[in-house]
Amino acid sequence: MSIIERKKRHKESLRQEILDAAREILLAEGYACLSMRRIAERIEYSPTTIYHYFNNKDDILYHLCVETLERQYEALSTAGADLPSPYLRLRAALRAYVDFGFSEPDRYKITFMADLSRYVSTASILEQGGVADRLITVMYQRVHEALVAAECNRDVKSVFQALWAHCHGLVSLLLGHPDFPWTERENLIETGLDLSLAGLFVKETE
Amino acid sequence: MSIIERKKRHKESLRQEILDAAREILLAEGYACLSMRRIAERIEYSPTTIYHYFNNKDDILYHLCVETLERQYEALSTAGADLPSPYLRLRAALRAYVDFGFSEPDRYKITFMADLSRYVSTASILEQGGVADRLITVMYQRVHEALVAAECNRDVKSVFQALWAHCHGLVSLLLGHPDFPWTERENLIETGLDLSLAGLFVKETE
Amino acid sequence: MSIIERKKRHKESLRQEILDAAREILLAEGYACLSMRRIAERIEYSPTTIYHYFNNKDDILYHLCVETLERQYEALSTAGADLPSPYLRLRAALRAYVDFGFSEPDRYKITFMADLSRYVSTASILEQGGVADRLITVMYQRVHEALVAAECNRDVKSVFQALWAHCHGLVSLLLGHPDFPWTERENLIETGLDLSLAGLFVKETE
Amino acid sequence: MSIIERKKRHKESLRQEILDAAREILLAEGYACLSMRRIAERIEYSPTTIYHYFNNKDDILYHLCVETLERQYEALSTAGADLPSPYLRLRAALRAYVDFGFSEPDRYKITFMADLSRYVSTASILEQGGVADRLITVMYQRVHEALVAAECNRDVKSVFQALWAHCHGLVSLLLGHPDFPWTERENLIETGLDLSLAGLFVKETE
DNA sequence: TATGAATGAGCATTCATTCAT
DNA sequence: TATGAATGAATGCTCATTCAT
Repeated sequence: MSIIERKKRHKESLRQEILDAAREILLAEGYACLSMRRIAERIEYSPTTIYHYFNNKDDILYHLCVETLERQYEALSTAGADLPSPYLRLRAALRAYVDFGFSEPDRYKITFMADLSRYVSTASILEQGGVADRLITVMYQRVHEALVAAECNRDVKSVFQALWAHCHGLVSLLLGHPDFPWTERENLIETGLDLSLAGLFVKETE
Repeated sequence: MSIIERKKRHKESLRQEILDAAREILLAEGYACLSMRRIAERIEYSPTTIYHYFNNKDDILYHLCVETLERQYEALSTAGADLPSPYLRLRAALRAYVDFGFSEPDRYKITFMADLSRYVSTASILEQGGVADRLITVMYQRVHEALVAAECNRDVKSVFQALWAHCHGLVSLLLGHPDFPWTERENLIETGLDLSLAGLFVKETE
Repeated sequence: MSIIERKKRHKESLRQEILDAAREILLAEGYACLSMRRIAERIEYSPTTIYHYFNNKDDILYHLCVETLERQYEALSTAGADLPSPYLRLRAALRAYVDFGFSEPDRYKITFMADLSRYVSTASILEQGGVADRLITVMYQRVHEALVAAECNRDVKSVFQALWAHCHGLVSLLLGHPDFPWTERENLIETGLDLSLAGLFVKETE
Repeated sequence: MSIIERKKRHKESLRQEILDAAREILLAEGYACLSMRRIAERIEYSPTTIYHYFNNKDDILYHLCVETLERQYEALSTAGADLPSPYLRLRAALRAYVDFGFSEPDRYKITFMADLSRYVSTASILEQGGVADRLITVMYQRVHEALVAAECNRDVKSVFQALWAHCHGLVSLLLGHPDFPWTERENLIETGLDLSLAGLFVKETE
């Protein structure tokens, strides 16, 4: 029993080591350098061994995405939870989204920017009760609260998606084009959030 | 004379065929599948021939980007130019940006979403007097006008970049994750623009 | 046990086959024709397989050189060791050098005549304790003995290098230009050695 | 008539330009970098044009060899011609041979060290009355004189070939293995010549 | 004479993956 | 479970050369 247990735990740990290695390579050298061989080198096993834990490279990418979403959930769900107003709590969550992107750029890239739709199905990512599902639920709540507080009768879903898009735009544009002459990042992020969120308090435009 | 003319035209057209082929492959199969050989197959010439028209693979990517920017400039610079207010003219330009993305998804993806920063230098794209430069100038003007009209003292550069990011977010998220359960697109776009632009009229947030 | 043994032996032998194939190609068709693909064809394995045995092409060249030096060391270190005079022992070593070149022309060409300096570092060949180092040491001793016996106060190093050059000249010129109307080879070699070695006994020139 | 003449002269000059370009590339970047394309770039004509003047790359190499021999003939035939003794005149010629090798290393390499036997026939190089023939004749004379003066009854042909080999050994070994820890070059050359030539004055060895 | 267009063959190397053990 | 051996396919790119004009 305990031997089986030990083996199982070993199996778990090697599996995690593989994901860690993949992520580290991604972080250190970018997506283009992520190869089975390099993962194998890093974990000091043969490339073949990896295939005992993952079907193929895409499988690893899928689990990397899930892992990213889990970390993102950690970051977002707690961000500013104790702030005094719904507006601030929403803003904190959005800010956390942006910060997450910049603090884990390669994870963000593979999950949200890389065109993995060929390899990773959106459906499997979004399955009910999954981390993406929970993530969206949290954000819905924050948006809902803020809309109520602002007496704004916009559709929660649309507003959430638009705000998400805005945040994604900030992260992805800066990550994707690092050499563009951006204004100071902090300023740009705050301007972006200011503009996005101001809309909640404006009844009519023009 | 006419022979020279014909040859010249052939040369131009083959060059364009190469760009078209590259774009189609990039769109249909992703960057990983874009290779000189595949382009060659598609245009039904030998790989070597491509090198008569472009220095190397990166050169092709560069021209793909420039081509996109030129079309985008066409679309944006004239959009809503005759509208009565600076706000509307700015909004029209942003809307044109988004519409361009959806009407030419392949070109948009390649230029703004694909992670080509390793292959295409931002500097070369942005060189003074180039199309990107002109594009930015046009947008600056529209943003500037709108800020003046709204008596908003925000920095033109920051606002432009934030608005660009918002629009890019909308386009790239929808193009990149087509299977996500988005709200109706028109509604989402307008919501996104509403939110972004409302900020110009709000003096203080919260 | 025996299975492991068999595998190990197979590995050794394939490795040697690769070196043999490389040498044969180099000899038969010149450096320009030595490619991983041709080696692969010759050994009837895929090009990729070669990379399991050698890091890269240069690595193969390096081992080809080392292999030659080992055989040469065998030949030179024992040549005429029991002859009665230092002069004769030195002459025997030089003669063995020349004979080695003619008896293993392919190996000699690769190591001493092919312009591999771009691909094989002299430093790595000469590393202390390596076969080249031992080879030089042996020759130094023979030269030293002979100089002492002849009461010649020339520098050992210079004399060794000059004598080496003379012998190399004989071998390389004859191997490199086989169609030139050379005098009878035995005669030429002996004349060459006579001339070279006579200098040891002449106190002043002219 | 004069038009034909002018054209002919132009043809001659472009032909020479090609050889010059080839030699310069060889000199500046080594044999591996000599390609038709690079020659074409250098003379600012299309690669195709070269084929009007030379059948192929080998043909260029052949003419480069002949050119080298001509320059070598210049250098050797006049070297030390006014020196007072046959010995010194021979020594001067040998020294000139060595110096030529070091002063024009790439020319020397392609002519004497590169394995061009596949592309350039020795026979065509050696044809009677050709420059190689004249070169050999000059050297024979110097060797003959020196042998007579030294009352040495060795065969002229053997001695010439042996001395040539010695000199070639010095040049080729140093050029081919530039990173070897050679003794100071001047010293090595003089030692080499001392040893080689001393033999002429020694009646019996050992 | 000179060229632009085009090509087929070749290069070293890396990749994800399979298979027998 | 883990591996060593092996592979087929692919990569960007350069080459000498041919051909029609």
